[in-house]
Amino acid sequence: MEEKQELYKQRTEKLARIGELGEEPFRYSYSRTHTVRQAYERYEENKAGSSDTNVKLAGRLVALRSHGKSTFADLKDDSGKIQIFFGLQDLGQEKYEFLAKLVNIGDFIGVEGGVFTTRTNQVTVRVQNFSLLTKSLRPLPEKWHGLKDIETRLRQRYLDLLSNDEVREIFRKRSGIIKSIREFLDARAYIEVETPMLHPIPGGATARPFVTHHNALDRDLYLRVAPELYLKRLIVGGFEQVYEINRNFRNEGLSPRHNPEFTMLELYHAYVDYEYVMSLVEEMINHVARTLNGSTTLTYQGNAIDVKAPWPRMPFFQAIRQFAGVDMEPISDADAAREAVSNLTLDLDPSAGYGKICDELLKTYVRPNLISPTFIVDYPVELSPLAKSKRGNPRLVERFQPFIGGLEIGNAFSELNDPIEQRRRFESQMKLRERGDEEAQRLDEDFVTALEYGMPPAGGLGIGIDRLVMLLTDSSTIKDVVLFPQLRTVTETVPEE
RNA sequence: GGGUGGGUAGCUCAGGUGGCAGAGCAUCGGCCUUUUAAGCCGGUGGUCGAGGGUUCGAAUCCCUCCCCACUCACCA
Repeated sequence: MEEKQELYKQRTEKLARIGELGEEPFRYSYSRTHTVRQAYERYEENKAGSSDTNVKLAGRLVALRSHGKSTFADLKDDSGKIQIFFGLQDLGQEKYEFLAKLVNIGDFIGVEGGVFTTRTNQVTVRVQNFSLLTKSLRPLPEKWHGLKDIETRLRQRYLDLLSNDEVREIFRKRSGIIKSIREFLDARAYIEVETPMLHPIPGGATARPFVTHHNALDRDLYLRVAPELYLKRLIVGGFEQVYEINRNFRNEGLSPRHNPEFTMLELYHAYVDYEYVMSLVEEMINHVARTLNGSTTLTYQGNAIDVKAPWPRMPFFQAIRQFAGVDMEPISDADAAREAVSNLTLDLDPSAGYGKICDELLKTYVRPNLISPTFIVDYPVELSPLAKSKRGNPRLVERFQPFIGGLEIGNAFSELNDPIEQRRRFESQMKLRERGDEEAQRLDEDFVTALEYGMPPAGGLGIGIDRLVMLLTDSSTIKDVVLFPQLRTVTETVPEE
């Protein structure tokens, strides 16, 4: 089917001719001496001393401008793009013919030659010898407009990466962000750990899990929705500062801010509370922003933002009063809560309880307004079954969420370490489950047992890495910061019998 | 799942009052030894998202379906 395509046929014919000439169209290696960027740097250094700069470069041909007996081309590698010059005189008839007849845009080649500047002052490699490294059998996206079609960009991300430099830049930044987080944490004596992805009981977050099946054990397992309960077991086990940067899976809808698999930093630190963790988040985001941009200021979707510490702390109920105009604090049951929000535009599930209604208010009315970094602190206990009660107010928990640019980028609390209270919280979650709330958390007996052995006081933190990357790369959708985001699968249209 | 917009050559896009399916780039052939979106001349390339219907005739009108984007719902 594919083979019928004209361009593909032409390329495979060239492939055959290359073979007949005794050349290998898919080479094993090429020992380059410089990257493209290094070639430019080297040339600049040598210009003063006027010594020759000879280089061997490897990359993909992204443009060809042939003038008969001479040909200009652009060679692109991971570090940049450089013009190369092929002359009949330099290469000889046979080699030049090979270039003209058998090499295409899209092919990988290795070139060897001296660096010079053309009369239009363009730094160029004068090719003395070249090797075809990989023959490309399909045409590249158009050079000028690039690849625009979003569906192709996401389904064939490699094409997006090779034709849109700014896309590669985002993922380079993503790597830098994660690296700087590790640097920051490693420098503070945290150790990085790995905990299971396959959970017998999904826990640690209020979310619907993916289910899978283990054949040998003949039992269902769940892809983790959060590593939280395992990381806390490590705190029980005597580690005092641990973190994990890894994937979580939640069986929920897609949106500009949600991908079913997403990367989360989770961190636990013994003997500290959420106040300490707040400072840690401020410092960490400052460190990451500085490392990435050299500054704590950034622009997100047209808003100038400064992540410089300290960030304001705003109590949950105060935020709702301020942005939604209702006071939920004196209210404690679902009916009264529903009554209180009746004249707001809020779509509520009929089964929504008090906590859920408060959460909805936060998302709808508060979050979009939190552009400069803000901690919302002290959440209602109903929303947070794993957080420790607020000192002096048992209706609240010591929990905070950092918001920047209207994005919820994390979640943290003083960790609940009272096993008896933890069991009660799980039990009230189980009641929500029985009432049909599929996201309510399940009782993890083994986790409660661990707490019964004693978990030191601890602060815990989760940071949504994808959203942080969105913020730092000014991306409006999570699909722009995930290399291979989830898309609907293309279904083959089967003709009817 | 609902609403809106979209899917035409490998890529970027026109066409759309029903009447031979187009351009630029890519590709192939020819000319051309300093171009850089090189240029000039000539070709190839299409299930117009899929299927069905109306019609003498459908890319265009109607129905069903698929995929994408935005948005609402759901959720982190």
